Amino acid sequence: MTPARRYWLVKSEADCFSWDDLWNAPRRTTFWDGVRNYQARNMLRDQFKKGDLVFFYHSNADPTAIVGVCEVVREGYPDHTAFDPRKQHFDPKSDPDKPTWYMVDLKAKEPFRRPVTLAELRTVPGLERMVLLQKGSRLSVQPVTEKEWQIIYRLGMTAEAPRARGAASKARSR
DNA sequence: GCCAACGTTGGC
DNA sequence: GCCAACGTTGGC
Repeated sequence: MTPARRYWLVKSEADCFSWDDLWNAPRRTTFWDGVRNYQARNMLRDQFKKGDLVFFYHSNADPTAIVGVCEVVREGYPDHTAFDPRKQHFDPKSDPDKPTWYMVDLKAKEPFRRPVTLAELRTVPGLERMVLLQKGSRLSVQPVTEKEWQIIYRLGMTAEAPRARGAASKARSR
């Protein structure tokens, strides 16, 4: 029996590598390099499987939000950018014969119809335990449960964002 | 720009 | 093995 598909979330700084960058990349595919955290590395190396689905999250953005869905198209392999001194994420301690860091290939699959913001996620019942929402959570690669996935996917594919109370009053007061 | 929280490093 | 110092992440 083939194992069940799993769900993930990856973060990217929007002004560094955005959803649009991925969408416009050749074959809408990129290698997800630069992860330099062991917990995240382990997931990329050992648990990401072809066909798994991945939320694409913009951090350091306005607003911070989940903006689309990607698919894993290549499973964990050594992150060669760690071997290149000219690369930003160069790590002299990673040995090509025994690589420290791993990456996967991700392909953009479907943009959300609207960004689902961090602020909104915090208000949604059923997401209380989501890794992204835990205090101090900074993992750039995270597991997402199937339940969480379904809730968030539905929000992303619903055109209208629920009107936040603050936003409504601000719009009126202009 | 600020700062809380986190992970890593290195002295002991 | 402890823990202080440091660098980084990332929301605000």
